[in-house]
Amino acid sequence: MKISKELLKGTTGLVVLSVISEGDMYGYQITQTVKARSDSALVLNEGTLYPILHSFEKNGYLTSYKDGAEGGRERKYYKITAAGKLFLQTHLEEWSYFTSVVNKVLAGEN
Amino acid sequence: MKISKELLKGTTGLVVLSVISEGDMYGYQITQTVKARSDSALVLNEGTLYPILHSFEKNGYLTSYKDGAEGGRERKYYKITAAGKLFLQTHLEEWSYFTSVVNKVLAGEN
DNA sequence: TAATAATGCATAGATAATCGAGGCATCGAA
DNA sequence: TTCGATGCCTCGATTATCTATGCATTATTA
Repeated sequence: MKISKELLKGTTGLVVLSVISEGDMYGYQITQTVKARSDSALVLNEGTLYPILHSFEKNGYLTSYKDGAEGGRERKYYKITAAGKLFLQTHLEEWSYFTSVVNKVLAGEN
Repeated sequence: MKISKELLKGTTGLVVLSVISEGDMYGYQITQTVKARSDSALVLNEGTLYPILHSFEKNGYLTSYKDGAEGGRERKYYKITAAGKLFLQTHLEEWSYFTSVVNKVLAGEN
């Protein structure tokens, strides 16, 4: 199923931080991981992903280091920080609450 | 709980059309209904709501009519059309699919 | 071996949803 | 009579994302 662009807004940072929290990852790897896990429903544009990574690093949620996988080409890995984990935790709860509230409104409940 | 602005993006039109689908409503009533149902977590700014109503009417998802409730002041009521119901149905499914996919990625499942 | 696709990082301008602030009017209550 | 709630609307600013582009390396394949 194709998901409209508007719906994607706001969750990108959450998704990015979440997959990095499971293990250090580099940009391209993040796009592939998200795509695979979502059956290609979620596609991270590079023009969206890289600015997010840079801003997260600037804000102290991520750190980065270069590494060339066994003589392979060099990649830029991102690692989540303690502040990043806290940020992630908070926003996971927010996402959960948000969806429950929207579903409540959509269901017509009071 | 306070919900960040980014998370709100994209669901506003869905929420608006959904509450109108339950019965004709006017703008101010929509904001109050959504606020009440969400325990004040979702607040529709007027600067967001009215342009959405106008664009939905322009696109044929809504029609409007003026009515003054028993001698009271005049209000502008919106009514969902057949096209609007179809649009709503499609986007409800999209919302459901979107949340399930995001949750799948956040859960680290493959 | 030459072309092409995939990998990999990055930026810049355009698009569009939402926000914040304001304008204006009516109505009921203090 | 003043003030808060109701009621509709618009405009400029903000910002997340997109599209397009640039550039380099590696693997495939024709």
